[in-house]
Amino acid sequence: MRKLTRKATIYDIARLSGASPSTVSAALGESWRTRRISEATVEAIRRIAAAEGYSTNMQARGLRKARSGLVGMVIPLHDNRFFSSMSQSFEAAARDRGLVPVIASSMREPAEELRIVETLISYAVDYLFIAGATDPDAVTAMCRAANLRHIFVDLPGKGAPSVVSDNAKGAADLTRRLLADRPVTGATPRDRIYLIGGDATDYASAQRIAAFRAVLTEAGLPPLDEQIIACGYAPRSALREIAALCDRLGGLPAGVFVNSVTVLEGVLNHLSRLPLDDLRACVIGCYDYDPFAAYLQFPVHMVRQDAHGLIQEAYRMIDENVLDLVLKMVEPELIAPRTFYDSPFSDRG
Amino acid sequence: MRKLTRKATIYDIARLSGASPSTVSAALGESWRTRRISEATVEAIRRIAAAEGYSTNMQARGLRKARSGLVGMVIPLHDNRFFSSMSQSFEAAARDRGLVPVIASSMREPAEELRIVETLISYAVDYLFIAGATDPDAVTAMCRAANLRHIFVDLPGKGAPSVVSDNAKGAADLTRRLLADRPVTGATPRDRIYLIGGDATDYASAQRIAAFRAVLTEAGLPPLDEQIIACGYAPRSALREIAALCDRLGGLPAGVFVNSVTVLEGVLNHLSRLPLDDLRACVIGCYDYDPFAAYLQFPVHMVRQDAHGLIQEAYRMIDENVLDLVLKMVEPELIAPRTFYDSPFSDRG
DNA sequence: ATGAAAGCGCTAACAA
DNA sequence: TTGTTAGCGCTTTCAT
Repeated sequence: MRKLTRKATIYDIARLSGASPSTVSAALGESWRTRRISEATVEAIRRIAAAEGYSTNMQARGLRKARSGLVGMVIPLHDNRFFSSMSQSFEAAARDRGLVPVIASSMREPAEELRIVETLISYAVDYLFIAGATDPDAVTAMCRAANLRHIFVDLPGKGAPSVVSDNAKGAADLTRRLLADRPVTGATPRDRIYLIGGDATDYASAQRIAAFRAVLTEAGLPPLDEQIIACGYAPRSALREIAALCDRLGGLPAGVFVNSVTVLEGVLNHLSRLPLDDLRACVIGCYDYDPFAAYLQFPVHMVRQDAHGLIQEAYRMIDENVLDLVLKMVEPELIAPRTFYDSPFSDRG
Repeated sequence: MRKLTRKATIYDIARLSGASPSTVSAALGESWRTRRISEATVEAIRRIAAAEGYSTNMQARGLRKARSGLVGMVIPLHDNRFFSSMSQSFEAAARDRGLVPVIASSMREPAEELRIVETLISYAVDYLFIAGATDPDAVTAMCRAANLRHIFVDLPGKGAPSVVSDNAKGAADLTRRLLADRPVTGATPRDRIYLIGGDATDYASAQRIAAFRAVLTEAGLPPLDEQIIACGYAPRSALREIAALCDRLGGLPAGVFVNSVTVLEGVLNHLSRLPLDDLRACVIGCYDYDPFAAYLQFPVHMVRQDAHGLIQEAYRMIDENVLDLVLKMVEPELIAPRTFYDSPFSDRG
C-alpha cells in the first residue's frame, strides 16, 4: 500500500531518531565532523533517513546557503553534433564537481538567449556557460547584476573569460587544403571557391571568413564579395543558397567551404540531386566533423572542433577562479576525408 | 560602476515602492487580479522592479509553493541524433507550458539513471520524463515515494504511462525491405541477414529482434541465434562485432539490420575499410535516421523514429492528467536510401 | 556532543 | 485595496 504522504523532511527524521533537526542536518550532510556529532548518532540517523527514503530538498538548502548546486549552459541548439558533444562533456564535468547541469537552447535568438539567462538566474545557478552567444554584452550585463560567474564558449564575450576554437587557424587550414586538392585559377566564376553559411556578424564566422579571404589572397586569388555567402546556419537556408549559387554559375563551383555541419546538411540536400561526377569535380570542406559526413559519396574535408577541450578549459577557469578577461584558444583539427575520429564517448551509445 | 550588492528581493522593492512585500509579490506575479491590487500600484511596482533588475528567486517560490517549475528528462546520451531531437522537442514543449527543462544523461547505466532521478527529485521537478529507461521499475518506485508524476518514453515502464515507438512495425518493415532488396537463400552463412546492436534485454530491442525473427521465419528463412548480435549500442563494440562477423563469414553477409544510429557509426567504421563493391553487394538497414547516413557510398534503408511525436504525446498525457498505465505507440517511418527528411527544426541551425 | 532559534525569499491566509 | 504574519525545509550561529 503506497504512502500518500509528502516527502520526509529533517523534522521527520529528527522525530524518528530522537535527535534535533540541526543534528540531523549535520549528520546527513558534510558538517558532522566539525560539529563533532558521534559516529553512532550519524549512523543511526543515516539509517533512518535511508529507510524513510529521505533526500535533501535542494530548494530549501539552496535558499539557505545561497548556492543552488546548479550550473547552467546555453547552447544554440541540442540537435547538432557539435553542441550535443559539448552538452555531453559539460554534463560529465558538472557531475565530477557535484553540480547539476541545466542546459537550454536559444535557437540562436538573442531574445530567447536573454530570457534563458534570466530564467537560469532565477533558479540561482552557481555558474553559467554561454556557448554560441548571440548577444554576449547583454548577457554579461545581466550576469553582473545578478553577481553570477559566467564564461563564454565558442563565441567570446568582452565581459567575461572566453574559450573559443582557433577559428582563424581552422579556417586557414581548411582553405589551404581545398586549394591544394583542387587548384583554381579564379578566371571564371565557376573556377573559384565559395564559402557558404554562418553569420558574418558573429565572431567565429567573421574569423573564418577573414582567414578564408586571407588564404585566397595569399594564393593570388583575392576573393570577390560574392564568394562569401553568409546565409546563417539553418539547413533550409543553406539549401536555398547553394541551389541559387549553382543556378547563377550554371553548375557547381570548383570548391565549397561549408561553414558548419548544419549548413552541410542543407548543402548535401541540394548536392544529392546532382550527378555524382559533378560532385567529384568540386572539392568540399566543412567546418565541423561528423562521422557519417566523413563517408559520403564524395570526399569531404572536415575541421573537428574540440568540443570536449573547450568545455574542459572552461571548467578549468571556473575551478581556478580565473576572472581576467582572457580569451583562450583551443585548436581544431583538420580531418582528412574518410577518416574516423574516435570520440571520448564512443564506448557509449 | 558595478553594484556589488546581492540581488534585489521583494523586500527591497517593497521599501522602494512604499508597498508591502505581499503586495509586491502579488503585483509581480499572477495573483494581483484576484487580490484586487490597483493597476496603478501594479504598474508602479513593476516599473521599480524592472529598474532594479529584480527577478523572482525560484528556489524561494518553489519552496513556498511546493512546485519548482522544473520538468526533468533522463536520456541515455546527448550526443545522439535521436535523443538530441527529443531534447529539442522536450525543451520547446516545456517552454510552451512555462516550465524549465532539465535534461540529464544516464549513459545507459542503471545506477547512474537512479542517481539522476534522485537528484531531480531533490530539486523537486514537477514532472519527470524517462527516455530509454534501463530500470523502469526502480524509477517508478522512487517517483512513487516522492509523489512525482512520471512518464516513460521510448522504453516503457510497468508503473507509469508510456509512449514508445512501434518497434515491431518499424523492424518488420525494415526487415521486409532488406529481403525485398536483396533476396537471400539462407543456404550459406554469408547468404543471410544479420541483426547487430542493441540490448536483447531492453524492450525496444526485444521487440525489434522478435519482429526481425518473425519476418525471416515468415519468409521461410528461420534465423539462427548467431544471426542476432545484440552487442549493445556503443560504436566501439559494434565495430568489434561487425569485424568479428566478417572474419567468421569470410566477408560481409548478404544484409545487415543495424539496430541504432550509434551502432551504424561503429559498423561504418569497419565497412569503410572494405572495397566498395563488397559493400554494394550487402544491403544495409538502420533503425534510426540520420541525414548524412542517408547519403553514404552505399544505400542505407532507415527507420525514422518520431522523436517529436513521442514527446508531444508524452506531454499530452501530462496535460490531460492521464494516470492509467497506458502504452501509447507512435509510428516510425521507413525512409528510402538517399532521401531527405525535413526535421521540424531545419529552419534553425 | 547536541539543541534552540533565526532567517534565506517567497506566497497565502487572515486581518484590517 | 492593502498589510501582517506564518511557514515552506534547510543550515548555521550561539548556547548549553
